[in-house]
Amino acid sequence: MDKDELGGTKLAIVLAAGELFAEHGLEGTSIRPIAQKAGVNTAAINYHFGSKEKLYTEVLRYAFLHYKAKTQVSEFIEETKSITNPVKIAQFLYRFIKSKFVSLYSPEHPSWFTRLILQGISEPTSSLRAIVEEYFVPEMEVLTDIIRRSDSKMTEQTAQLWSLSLQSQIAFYGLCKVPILIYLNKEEYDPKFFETVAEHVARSTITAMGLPQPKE
Amino acid sequence: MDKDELGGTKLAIVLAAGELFAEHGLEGTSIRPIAQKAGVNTAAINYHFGSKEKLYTEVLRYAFLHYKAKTQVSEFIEETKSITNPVKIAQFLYRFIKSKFVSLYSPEHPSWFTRLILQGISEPTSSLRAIVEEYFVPEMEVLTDIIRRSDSKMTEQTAQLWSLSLQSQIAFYGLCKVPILIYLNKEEYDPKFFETVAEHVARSTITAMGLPQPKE
DNA sequence: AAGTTATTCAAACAAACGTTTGACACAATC
DNA sequence: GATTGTGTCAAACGTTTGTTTGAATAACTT
Repeated sequence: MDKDELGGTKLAIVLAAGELFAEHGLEGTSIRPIAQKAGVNTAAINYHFGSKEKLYTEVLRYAFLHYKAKTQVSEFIEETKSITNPVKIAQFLYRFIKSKFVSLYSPEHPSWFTRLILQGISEPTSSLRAIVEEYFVPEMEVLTDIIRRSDSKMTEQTAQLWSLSLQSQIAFYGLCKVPILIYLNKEEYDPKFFETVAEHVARSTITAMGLPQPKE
Repeated sequence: MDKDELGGTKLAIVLAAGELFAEHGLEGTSIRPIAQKAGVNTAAINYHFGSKEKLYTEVLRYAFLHYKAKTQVSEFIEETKSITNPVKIAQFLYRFIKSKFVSLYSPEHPSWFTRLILQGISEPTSSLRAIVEEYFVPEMEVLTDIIRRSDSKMTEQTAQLWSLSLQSQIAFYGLCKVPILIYLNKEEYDPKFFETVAEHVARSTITAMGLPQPKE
């Protein structure tokens, strides 16, 4: 058996569990529905993963890994790492925000992906800290660093606040999907809705920061 | 027995349940720990509330009610309802944001209050819709209306996006407390932290909207 | 004070939980 | 072809779950 890849049965379990965990949470999801959805025996879960808790950790890791892979942020993070030019930084922020919305909310990859990631971030399980430190914190630190360099007088704390403002506006639509849909009086997010949102978040943040608006 | 007020035993149960629900969620909290914390018998919960689910609804309602009472927003919402003067609107937004942060994150009232409210908003339980429609939507609609009136050319959708941006930045610190604390490398939010955050959110939003900055 | 209602309690309930077992099937290895 | 290791399965494990019961107590009414 591979160490990193997931083969037939294991993958089926992870996918089924992901969907159910995302919908009902860790405590709210039982082993038996997972096994049934995956088309395997109940014992297979403990055989392959050891326990329900460890399966949950594995599902979280799988979701984060594939989310990370889908996000093409990393590539143009490298280009911007040591830039101080405000124009370039504004362009980076614009692209960063847009691509985050796409990678989180694009209808292509399963919707449980997003819900699980955001739920995993918001619910303090024991699996959380490791994954937060592995995926969330590094991205935040890079983002903060770039923002801080856009203005030589900006303090570290201010840069952190900008980063948090950005992440909050991006995550909110997944975290509070139900109330937002009720408020907007819709059944489901429109396919093009997030283009508008991303544009709004990007433009307003760049304006608020006093940076020049990118053209594209 | 009163219809609206909660007497001795019922109140004790609600308070104990609130704390535990906030920490472990609906599914993650058992009846027995609640009863023990409240100092009552297990059967008392079903006797007074009918079921665990109904207790949860009652706890949510209690939390929202007391949150609503603590928020003095309603009083100066009335003053601003039909105002179109941008200066006044900017002042309203400034006060609105500040008071929301205070009412949500002030260390005075129990911390499970906030967690439960935000968790109740983010987790789609059956109790949620009624409470969202009763508390969240009306506030959002008033806020949206005021924002829309700050600029005669602003569309309804844009006003909605501003409202969502605001609410997201306010709610985020409760929703994602754990990752944020890890990111900030702190054990707990500093007492004065939210003054800084509120100031930043208010100022940046007002700037981004192109409204004049209030002095105070 | 007697009678009635409301509340509390220990105990027990069936159902569901995560996990373990041991028999069975199927490869690969020798 | 016997042996070994891996994976699957139905069944059962001991707990824990939310809920109910029936007797005992407290509170209130007349």
